[in-house]
Amino acid sequence: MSHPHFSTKERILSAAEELFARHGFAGASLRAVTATANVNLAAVNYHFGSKENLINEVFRRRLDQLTETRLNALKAAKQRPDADLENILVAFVEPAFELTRDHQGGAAFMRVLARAYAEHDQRLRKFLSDNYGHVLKAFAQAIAALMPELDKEALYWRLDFIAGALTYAMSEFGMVKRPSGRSEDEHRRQAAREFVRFAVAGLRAA
Amino acid sequence: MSHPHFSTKERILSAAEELFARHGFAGASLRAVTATANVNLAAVNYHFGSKENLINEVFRRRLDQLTETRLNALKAAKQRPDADLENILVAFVEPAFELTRDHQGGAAFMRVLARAYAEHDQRLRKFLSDNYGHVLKAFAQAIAALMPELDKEALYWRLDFIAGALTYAMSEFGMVKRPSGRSEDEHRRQAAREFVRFAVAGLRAA
DNA sequence: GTCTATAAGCCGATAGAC
DNA sequence: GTCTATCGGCTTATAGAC
Repeated sequence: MSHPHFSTKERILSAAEELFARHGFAGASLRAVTATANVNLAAVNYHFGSKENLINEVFRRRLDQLTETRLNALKAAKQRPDADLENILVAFVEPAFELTRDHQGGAAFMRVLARAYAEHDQRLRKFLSDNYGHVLKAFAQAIAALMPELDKEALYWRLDFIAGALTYAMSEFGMVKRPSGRSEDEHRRQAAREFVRFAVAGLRAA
Repeated sequence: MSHPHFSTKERILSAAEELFARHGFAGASLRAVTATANVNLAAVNYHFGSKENLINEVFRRRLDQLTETRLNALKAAKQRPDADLENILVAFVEPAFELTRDHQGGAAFMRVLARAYAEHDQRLRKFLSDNYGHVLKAFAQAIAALMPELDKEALYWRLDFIAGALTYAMSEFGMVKRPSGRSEDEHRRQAAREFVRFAVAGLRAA
């Protein structure tokens, strides 16, 4: 074993995450995954049953934690007496940028998420909507409560645009070279700040 | 032949477009493509040489025309003495929405484009940037000229967000059910209008 | 839990007849 | 330009030894 601290299962998940990000779900074979993870080919079926289920578990591992962080941040933001749009958006956006900090696959996961977004595969979408749809709903409600004058249809258009912008921005993140002379952490903070400013302005469009 | 009006080459392109949109580049096999197009398997290699080149040609067929329409619209917008941000964005956005009008694959193509966006494949990106990079550059310059007070870095962030939002919005377009009692055309116009309003506000963020 | 070996089938690409 | 047939290689998944 080349990574004695991680179980076979975890190493398969990490290798799958990295390869799905790079080559897509269909483009990354289980053979490539198990070779990268330094485990036997049969291990993936033993631990996950099938490739489709492995894909689901790649999402579950990160989204469970991301979801919890986001909902906690949303709750905290709503409790502030002066809560505004920016607070709500920060609660949604910052945990995602934060995920790209650990150098153990968070950035790769964001690219996987962008792939899932582009995939219109019904089974994958059902899995994501069944398990994580309530998070988007909670944020949409919090934003709607702060913008009672905006009609529902316009709000949904704008939330859709914001979701698309964030997904693609996050998936590019870490792949484009940052301006030299700036730390990776400062670059990340800057990106989150720019994004929230952009999204707030878009939501408030005349 | 089931579509006597279209050449074998065109039918392969249309089938590939549809299947790439649905299953991705790796997920759609040449066998599936040729079966859908009702042509022989060997025809794809005869006409396109390889799968990779077929992918490129799927892009070329639509982007050559989209590019021309956009650049003409940009030129017309810039010539107006009262040209503003909205005019420029309309010149970029409307031709894309317009492409989803014909029921011959334009909407599918937009989903293919979203896939390409999510793919970070170097060869595909090089092909797109070599052949169509100048269009984005022309629009970026036109916008920059109208926003001299905005620093370059902030501008690039915002253009990136807008590109992501548009890509995603276009790829969802035609897949989500529109409000009943509204014509498809009206729905499309509404979407373009909402998008431009959102993007202009985002660009002008304080 | 991890391994080897293999089943059963799909893949892209091509050779060569018509 | 279109066809059949096929090559060599890859795929997911599993059976069964250890």
